[in-house]
Amino acid sequence: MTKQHKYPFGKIEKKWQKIWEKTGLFEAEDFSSKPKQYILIEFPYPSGDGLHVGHARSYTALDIISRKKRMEGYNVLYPIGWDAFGLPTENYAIKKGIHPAKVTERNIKIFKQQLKSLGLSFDWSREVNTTDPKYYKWTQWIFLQFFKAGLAYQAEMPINWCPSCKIGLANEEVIQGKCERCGAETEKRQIKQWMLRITKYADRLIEDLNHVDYPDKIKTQQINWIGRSEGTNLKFQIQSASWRTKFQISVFTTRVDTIFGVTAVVLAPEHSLISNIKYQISNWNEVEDYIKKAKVKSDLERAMLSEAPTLARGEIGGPTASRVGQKTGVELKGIKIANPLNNQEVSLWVGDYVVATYGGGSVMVVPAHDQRDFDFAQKYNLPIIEVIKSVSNHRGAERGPNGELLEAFEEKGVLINSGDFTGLNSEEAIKKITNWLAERKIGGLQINYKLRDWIFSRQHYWGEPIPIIHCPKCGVVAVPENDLPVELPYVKKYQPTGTGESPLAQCEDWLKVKCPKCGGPGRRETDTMPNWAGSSWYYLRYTDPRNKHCFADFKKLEYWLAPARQSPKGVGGVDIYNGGMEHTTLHLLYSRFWHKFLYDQGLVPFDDPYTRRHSHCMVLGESGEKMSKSRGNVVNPDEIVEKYGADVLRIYEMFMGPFDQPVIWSAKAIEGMNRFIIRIYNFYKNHKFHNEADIDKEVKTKTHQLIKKITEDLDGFKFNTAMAAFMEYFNFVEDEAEKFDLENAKTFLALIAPFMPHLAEELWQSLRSTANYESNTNILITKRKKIKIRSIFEEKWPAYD
RNA sequence: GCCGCUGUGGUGAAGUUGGUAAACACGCAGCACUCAAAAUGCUGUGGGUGCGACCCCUUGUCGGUUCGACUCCGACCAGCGGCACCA
Repeated sequence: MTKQHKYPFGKIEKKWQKIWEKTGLFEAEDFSSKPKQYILIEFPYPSGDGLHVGHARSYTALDIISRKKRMEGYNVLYPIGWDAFGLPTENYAIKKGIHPAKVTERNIKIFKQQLKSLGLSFDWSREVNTTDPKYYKWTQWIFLQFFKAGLAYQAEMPINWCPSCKIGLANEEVIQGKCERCGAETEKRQIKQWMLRITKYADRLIEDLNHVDYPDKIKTQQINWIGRSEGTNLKFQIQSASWRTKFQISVFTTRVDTIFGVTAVVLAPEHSLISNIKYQISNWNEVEDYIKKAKVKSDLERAMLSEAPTLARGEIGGPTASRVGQKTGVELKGIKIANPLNNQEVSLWVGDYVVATYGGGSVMVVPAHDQRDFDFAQKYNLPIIEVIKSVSNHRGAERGPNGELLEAFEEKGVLINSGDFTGLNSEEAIKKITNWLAERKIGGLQINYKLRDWIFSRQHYWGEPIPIIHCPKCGVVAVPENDLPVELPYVKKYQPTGTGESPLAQCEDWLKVKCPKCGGPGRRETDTMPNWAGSSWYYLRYTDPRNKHCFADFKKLEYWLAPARQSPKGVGGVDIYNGGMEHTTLHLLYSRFWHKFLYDQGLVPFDDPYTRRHSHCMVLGESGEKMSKSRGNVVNPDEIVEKYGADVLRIYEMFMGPFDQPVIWSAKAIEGMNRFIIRIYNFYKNHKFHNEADIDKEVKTKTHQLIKKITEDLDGFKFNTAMAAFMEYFNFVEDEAEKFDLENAKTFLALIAPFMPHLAEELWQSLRSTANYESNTNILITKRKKIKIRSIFEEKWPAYD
């Protein structure tokens, strides 16, 4: 019977964490001659809930990659910092009466201690914090570059307003049309906001996805979000029997080939033209009433109304009218407009199904060839004119007994009833009609995007102040760069004001400032930035976190963001970036935008920030539901570390399931990983390793198969199967213990080291007496004695034959 | 509605240039150790009949290609995620 050692994980783990830190083993070196590798996790928001096992999972995965890369001879940068501005902290501060800065400081302290207990090989010397004035000075500075380039501007924008809290809410704070805090239904309010012109980069944000290595899922999500669509814009002249104006209505369509089928034009309720022509509208009262109601309608209501009406089932092959919902509208009576192609008179309407911020907020209605238009026409008895015929082998639209359409025919085909254009196919017709319009200067090619400019203002306290001064004489003036940072004043009242303004508006001393241009009395901008600001460029700061003269030295950026050897098409950037899918159309898109802007300004050397993106998934509670305090199913990583040690937590989180799929926590399954680690520990403590390599071919073969498996699995982020391979191998080792020699024992430790760093380092060092060490590179000086350490992480990653 | 993903034992899951389905782990059952329990070790464990070798069935459903399909093709069903009146 072999002796059962107690596995003193607490002692071992603390010991090595301390030694690694003191020797600076994981600190990255600028301009090292080794090839660089920049590995990044999305820096955490230090919430009051503390670290989640989900954080631990993704950070461990990238830690494994980082440690392996170091063993492969790379100069690895694996940094950490804090994304600490934002609402959860502000809300907590208001609730508990503790200043957000204090809350943040405390939370960071807790997070830091938790992260350190996991044995993650972060380079702590490069720690950044978005709420540190030394950091947000540069967030503000970058904002000013946007401002100077004309990409930051102010505009009246509808925001979400909570009538109960009397506060403006960000979209993230509105859950299904209701206020996140009090549950009241939100309304829209027009407020002057700072905007960033992300739409200017829409094409490049799509185009450049071709050069980066992101999962297709992320690429398509970004492409769909940006929503590029090519079409034609054209103008309808307003006319009526008694009166003619210079007003025109611009509409956007992707199907200008159906132009001869237009029977109405519908404007969004917010369309500015309506009030301009109100004296010509004979039913103005009715129209005004409709517009008012539409404005009060919350997003929730609009969404509800657009839900498909439930149809009686069983009508197989019947018209699929369930695609569209109820549409309402009011005709602007007394106004007639003309189809520019044939001067046919059509009616003008207002309807809240028309999106105000897209395509000019107006739509031409072609009932025969668009299902939404068909529904609208049916409801209000608009004429339906067919102008597209399906080509022979296509099935046409469903028809009633008299040949009337029962649904729209949306496919392309051949034009009929279309004047000179009759007989053309849709593709040709689109080109020719667009040209025809362009020649007469009443239309032309147009590209539209679903992407809107980024609303960059928040009326909250806990964010970076926008570095702008309002002067009655000079208007909007940038804070001079020498005066940065504009520090967030330490105020007592950071509660919302109730007026819709930021709490900073109450801060009289801070507000009053001389205009930098004329020296007259000015007033500071009181809006702060959204919490996406600081995270849009933090990966740049890690390359040079203490720089006082610029956000990062260009040479350092060049070194750390250089195209790595395996990077596709020589694109530079962070080599591996891991994060959540939920940031695909927010953080990930925002930071790509900022980076491209900085590239255009000549401030960064490459035009996309991340070469390769990986995404993790959620760690769910035992019930398969999301972990939450209210469900009481939250697993605290501290408890796991205390009970089993960090290495057990690490390998369990890797073994749970595929890295990019959601996984369910199991308190039972973790026991298996605990057994595995104890088995390894005991085996190495008890076994007499002989030093006769190659004595057994079978073990050697298995070892090399294992090296290959682990190396390849790590390249493919397949941590779960790597873990299975370790266990399979070790089961064999235990069965054939006498054949397991020193050489193979060392190789096994090297392979498990990235996964179980503390255990591997401990066992490695205890094998030292039998191993031949060359030079010792790190010298740790303690009070008692000098310890010469050559860490297992300075060993070479095994190569397979 | 559109886009994307997923579907394999009691559970988490392996396995895809098409070649012994269920590796690895959890759980469960039996045995050993123990006065007993825990821990540990050994054995078994997809389903069905059987003491047993064996035999039959099995990767959401139906069909196709193939000597051979979890894997490829088509249709459908269910679940998850994102977008959603974008003209």
